[in-house]
Amino acid sequence: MGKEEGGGEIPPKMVQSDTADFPSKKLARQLDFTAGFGGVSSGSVNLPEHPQSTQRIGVASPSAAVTVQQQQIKPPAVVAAAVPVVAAQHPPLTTASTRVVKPESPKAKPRPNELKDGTPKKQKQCNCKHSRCLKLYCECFASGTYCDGCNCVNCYNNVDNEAARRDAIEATLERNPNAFRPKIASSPHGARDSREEAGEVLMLAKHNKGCHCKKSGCLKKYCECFQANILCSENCKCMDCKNFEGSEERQALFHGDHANNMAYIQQAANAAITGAIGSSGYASTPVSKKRKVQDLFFGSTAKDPSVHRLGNFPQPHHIRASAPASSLSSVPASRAGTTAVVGPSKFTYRSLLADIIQKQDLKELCSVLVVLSGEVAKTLSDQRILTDKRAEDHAETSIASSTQDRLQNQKDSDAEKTTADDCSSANQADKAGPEESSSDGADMPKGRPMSPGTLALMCDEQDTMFMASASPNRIMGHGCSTSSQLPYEQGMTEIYAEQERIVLTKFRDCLNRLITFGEIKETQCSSLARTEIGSQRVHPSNGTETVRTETRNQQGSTTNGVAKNASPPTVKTSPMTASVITASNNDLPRGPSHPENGDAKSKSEKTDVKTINAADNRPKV
DNA sequence: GAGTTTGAAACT
DNA sequence: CAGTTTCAAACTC
Repeated sequence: MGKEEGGGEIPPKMVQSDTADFPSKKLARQLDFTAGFGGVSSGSVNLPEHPQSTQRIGVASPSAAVTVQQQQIKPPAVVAAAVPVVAAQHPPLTTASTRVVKPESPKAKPRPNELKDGTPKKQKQCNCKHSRCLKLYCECFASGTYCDGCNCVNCYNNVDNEAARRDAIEATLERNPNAFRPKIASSPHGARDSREEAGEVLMLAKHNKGCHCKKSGCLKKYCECFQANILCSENCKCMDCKNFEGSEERQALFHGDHANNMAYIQQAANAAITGAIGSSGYASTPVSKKRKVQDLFFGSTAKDPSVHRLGNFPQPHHIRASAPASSLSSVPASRAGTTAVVGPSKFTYRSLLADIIQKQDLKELCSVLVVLSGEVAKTLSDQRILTDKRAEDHAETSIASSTQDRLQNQKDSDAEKTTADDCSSANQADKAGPEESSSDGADMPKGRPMSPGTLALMCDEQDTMFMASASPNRIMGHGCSTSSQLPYEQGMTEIYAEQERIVLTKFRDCLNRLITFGEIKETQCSSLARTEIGSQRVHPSNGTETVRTETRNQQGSTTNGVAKNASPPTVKTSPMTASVITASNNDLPRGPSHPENGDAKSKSEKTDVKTINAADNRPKV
């Protein structure tokens, strides 16, 4: 094909259709950036003129340097109108909601048109020389924007050449009706958690066409997926892909304090691509080269996935072999279903916790917590009964006791008795008859036995009410007596608070345990990678995480110690329930048996929640 | 900043 | 549809 050399030269085809330089015939087809992408199609998005909007087609930002404005813009939001607009209507009516900005890597080093923090200050500038900015090579054109302040040569992507531009658009659409649509389809799951961050995000969006990278490992901006900060998907046809969830190479790019250092990222990427590292994207260059040489020598190249992948990236394979699929895996089903060694880029990767968390575990956890709550309440009630009776007896037999004391003791005693009875009956509500539930609450189911779960929920809500208002006259304990008295309420409050404290504590322990297992697994995989590589790199993030793990791990096992020996996936009892069960057996009765919770006595739910949050101050689980 | 690499787009 | 060429961005030095 004739080369479209610049300098105003117009390629044969163009000249042809250009007769009048891009005749504006049959311009019925309009740019539609969204149709077919889960969105509301619009029909018509005019080419945005000079978008200075910060909206991007890309997805969630991976780095802290990325502003919220750079966050993904969902295709449906890009366009509004459903009526096709003829290209002749250009210049486009650009509104804030219809602007489409070229995708740009959030982590790209600041360009002249960007602020230091990555916030786009202005539209990206192209440097086209031979395409006249009328082909998709041109980012401006591809994104549907006019060139403005670009460094392009012989640019036709401007108002002055509207006709030519229109024709080019039409030609492009002729070739590919989706040419101007966003390449990144957002996930049906919608919004992501704000806590998601670089390298740890479950990239739910995916490239519609997928990339076809061969040499970049999909860890460089050559890769459209990587550039858009999304994971490669089943749509991709890339080779030796390392841009998938759980990829240590990928994680290496984003973890650590260097996550925002582009040079660092690239160095890590290079190391990863050459196959020298696992999560050790920080391996020295010599190592990388050495590995590369070895690969070549042994014929294990990127084109031999069965060899390269197995040797170079044990994690997915390892994980996969160790556990069945989990519904909690974030891997797209289509991709997840692919075997690790099947085809290029079709590596299956799963969450580190995929093997740990099972549905039944959650159910079991809930059940255990409920039972635990009940036992706590019962235990406390019994203790109170004994204590109060003793006090009462003592008071009655004490000649020296004053009248006031006696009265007070009597009062307390009655209240506690009531409390105890109440709780007992409540805890056995499913056994007791409905007649015991003389609730005055409209939302209290009358005449129906309540499940432990219901009771637990009610307890929780009532506690909330308790905390919210100091009103002395309202809390029905487990749907029992309506004639509450202050001492009674206090007693109940204490019991409820204790219940919550213990339940929350156990739940926290559970989460911590879960985290620990995840970290153990991560460490395990890293160890495998390191062993294979022979590298003794110290993962910057691992170091800190290990410390955290040891702090959290109240069972006494440290990450380092377990990493090589323990096999989390083979644990019979789920870490979640095991934690609770153990806890319930050990420190059920009462007390600040947990070091981290020693000061949590009778504190409110809010306090406990804070404690949990503080203890679990980490980016992800 | 020049040269190289890369992969999408364009083309055959 | 596969292979090749063109192109501009990304990257390296």
